[in-house]
Amino acid sequence: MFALVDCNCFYVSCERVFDPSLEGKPVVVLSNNDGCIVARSPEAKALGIPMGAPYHKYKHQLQNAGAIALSSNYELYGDMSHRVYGVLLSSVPEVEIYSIDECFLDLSGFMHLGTDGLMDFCMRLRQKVLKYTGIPTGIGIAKNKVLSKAANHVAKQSVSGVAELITDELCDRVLNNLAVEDIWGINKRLGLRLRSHGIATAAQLRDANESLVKQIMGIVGVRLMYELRGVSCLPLEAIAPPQKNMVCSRSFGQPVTTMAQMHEAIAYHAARAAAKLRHRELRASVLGVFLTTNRFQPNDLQYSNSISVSLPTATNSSQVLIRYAKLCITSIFREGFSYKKCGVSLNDLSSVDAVQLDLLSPAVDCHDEKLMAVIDLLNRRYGSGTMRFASEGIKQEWKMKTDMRSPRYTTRWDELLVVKAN
DNA sequence: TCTGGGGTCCTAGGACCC
DNA sequence: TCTGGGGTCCTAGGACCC
Repeated sequence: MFALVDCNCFYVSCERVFDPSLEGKPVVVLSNNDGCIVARSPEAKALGIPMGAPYHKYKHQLQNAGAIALSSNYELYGDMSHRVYGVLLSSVPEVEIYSIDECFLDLSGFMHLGTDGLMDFCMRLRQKVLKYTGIPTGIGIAKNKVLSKAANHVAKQSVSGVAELITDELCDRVLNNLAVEDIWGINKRLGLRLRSHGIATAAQLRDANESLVKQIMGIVGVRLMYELRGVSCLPLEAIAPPQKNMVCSRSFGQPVTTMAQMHEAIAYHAARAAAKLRHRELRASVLGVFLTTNRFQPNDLQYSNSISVSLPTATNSSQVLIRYAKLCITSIFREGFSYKKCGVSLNDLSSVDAVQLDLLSPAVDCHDEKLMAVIDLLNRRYGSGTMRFASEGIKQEWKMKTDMRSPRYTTRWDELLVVKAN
């Protein structure tokens, strides 16, 4: 038995914990560069603001409605996510953290409670999370992951915030009313293809012909179909599988046209990627870079390209990764374009304690490792960016703007919430 | 004017091996 | 004249998730 816990409009909820004046008002949280709307309060959803929409298209409508738009504050959201999962782990031993705001619980150890008992348990769990963190959640209970996602769908519309899809009759009723695009793993595109074959609801996919489903969606679709039938095909992954790839990229705050600026930006991303590798105790054996112009400006000259190289030895050294990233970007940079974005990707990641050395390549540079450790320590203690490489640039004019970000209340001493008492 | 960032998995096809 | 069968590995592209 599984439960899916999903934080309600998570980023907005995080903001509301520290600024209760946002309660009851339409609030949206924006993506990096204040580009897209990535979280909406129920009041904002009621205004008809779609998920993922470009902010500039709805800016006026939001302003007229007295809505509040905030830049994203990932440091705060990440920390709040940690706190929510801490509460859940204190009550349920097997938890799979699926994303920043969603996790699966393995409830197989609680079956003796019965359906009503499971509902009661989850309602109390929900109350506990709310009390300890201030974050409201919805919980869906069912026999497998796909059905618990569907149950969560129902939970969000219920008063209690908890719903189960355990009994067959209930399951049948809900799946008959669940559009095929609302199933976990089916997007608009696949939804359209399924609909063209007469499959429009979750119940119809559940009852569809297996070879037809395989033909349309491949093995992924067949697994989905079995999950809808109540068979569990997707196991709970309490231990996260090792990460395989990593990307660090950003749109520019203003267009980049010169090689010098591009070098700065790519060095910055490479350094960020390297620090992320070290934090996760990983090394990379392949480095890639990419750059692109603004595809939303069809009148501009368009160009995008990417390239990747195998590194002589797997590494997480900022110096080494910056050097290769700059070499790579030089080889694909073309004059005469207005660039919108660039980034670094690292592939073939491996754990730091399992690096295959090359007989003919230089050994891991211990001097470099000590230097990186000092840089990481300083940046952790005094804030990221305290110590960085000169090649990342000083002014960094290409950097994006985040003008509407709330304070990082829980992770920075100088941004702690101030409470004034009479 | 302004359109995110970071991931995963699967598949088909090509290159290559014996 | 007749031109196999059975593999593996890699990569690009497509699909999805939050």
